[in-house]
Amino acid sequence: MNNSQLKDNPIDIYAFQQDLLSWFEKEQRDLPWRKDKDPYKVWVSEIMLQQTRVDTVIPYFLRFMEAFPTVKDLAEAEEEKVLKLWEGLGYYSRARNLQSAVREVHEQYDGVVPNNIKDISALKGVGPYTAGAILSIAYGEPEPAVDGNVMRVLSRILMIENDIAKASSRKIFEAAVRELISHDNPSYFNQALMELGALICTPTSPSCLLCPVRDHCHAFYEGKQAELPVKTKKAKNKHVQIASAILANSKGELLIRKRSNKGLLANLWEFPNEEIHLQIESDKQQLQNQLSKSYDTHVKINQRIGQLDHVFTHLTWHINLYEGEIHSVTETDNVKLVPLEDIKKYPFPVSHQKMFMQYMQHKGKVLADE
DNA sequence: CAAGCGTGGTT
DNA sequence: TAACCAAGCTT
Repeated sequence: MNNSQLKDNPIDIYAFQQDLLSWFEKEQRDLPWRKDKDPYKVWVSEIMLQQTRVDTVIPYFLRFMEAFPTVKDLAEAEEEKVLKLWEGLGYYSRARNLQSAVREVHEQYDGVVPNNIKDISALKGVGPYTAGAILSIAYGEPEPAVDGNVMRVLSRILMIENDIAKASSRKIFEAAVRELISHDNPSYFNQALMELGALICTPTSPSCLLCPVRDHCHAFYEGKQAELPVKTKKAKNKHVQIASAILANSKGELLIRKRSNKGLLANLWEFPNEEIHLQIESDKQQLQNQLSKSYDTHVKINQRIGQLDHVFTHLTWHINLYEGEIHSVTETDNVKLVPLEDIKKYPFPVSHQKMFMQYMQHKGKVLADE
C-alpha cells in the first residue's frame, strides 16, 4: 500500500495483519504465561497484568502458579494465602474476585474455564478486556481485547480522536478490532497489538522508524503520532492525615487487625491507626483515645518513632507512626497479638510493611543505646 | 459516567 | 520532582 492510498482509504486489512503478525512471531517476548494456552494460566496472567507492568508481574505469576497450579488448587486455598501471594501487587480486589470466580468455575463448570462471552463475562473481575483476552488467547475466538495499548496503537493507526479516558470510547476501538482482527490467528493478532504498544508504539516518543505497520499508520503519515491518543487528565488525589501505632504487650507481641472486607486494601492486615482531623488535641492524643475506646482497654501511646507518606492513585496518606503499649486485648478473627517473627505470615499493605520496618529500626536503636 | 481501587518505574 | 504511566473492573 502506498501513501496516496493511505490518505484517502481505509487501510489494507490483509497486508496490515500480515505485517503485524510477522513482526510478532519474530519479536514477541518470551513470557512465562506464553508457555502454553491453559485458559487458567491465561486468566491469572491477565488479571495480574491489569494496570501492572510485565516486569512486576513475572515473579508474582511464577510464585502463584507454583502454589496454585490448577483451578482446583486455587478454589480450595485459604483466601489469606492468596492475599499473601498477592502482597505488594496492589488492587487486591483482583485477587479476591479471581478466587471467587475460580471457585465458581470449579463448582459450576467442573473446573473448565467457560469458552463463551456470556458465561466468562459473568465471572467476578472479568470485564470486557479480560473476557476478550481469554477467549482469543486461550480459545482462539476472534473477540476484541481492548486495553490501553490497543487504544493507543489504533488511535494512531486509524486517527481515532475519541478521548480514551472515557469509558464510552472502548466500543469504538472494539468495533475497529472486529474489522481488523485476523480470523486465522486471533490470539496472535490481539497479543501483537498489545506487544506493539508495549515495545514500539509507546506513549511518549514512539519508535515509528522501527514500526512494522508504519506504512499503514495514518498518524505517522500525518506526522501526528505525538498528538494521539487524546486522553483527558484525572483530578488530583486527596490528602489524609493518619496516626498509626505499633502496640506491644508485656511479651513483646504486636497488635494487628484485619481491615474491612470492602473498600481500600480490603481484608489485608494492618497496625491500628486513625484518620486525624484538625482539632485542639494532638494526633497522639486522638489516637490514644480512639484506640482505648476501640479495644476497651487502656492504650498508652509513647513517642513518635517515624513518619512516612504513601501515595495511592486517588489518595495520599501522611502517616505519623507511634509506638506504645497495650494489655489484655480480647483476640478475635480480626484482632490478634502476634510475635515479631510472625508478622511476615500475614498479608499487609506496603505502607504498613514500611511502618513495621521503621519500628524495627527504632527497636534496634533503643537496644544499641542500652 | 466518574470515582474508587495499589504499587513501582519512568520522564 | 511531580506527573504520568502499566495487558481494567466495579459500583
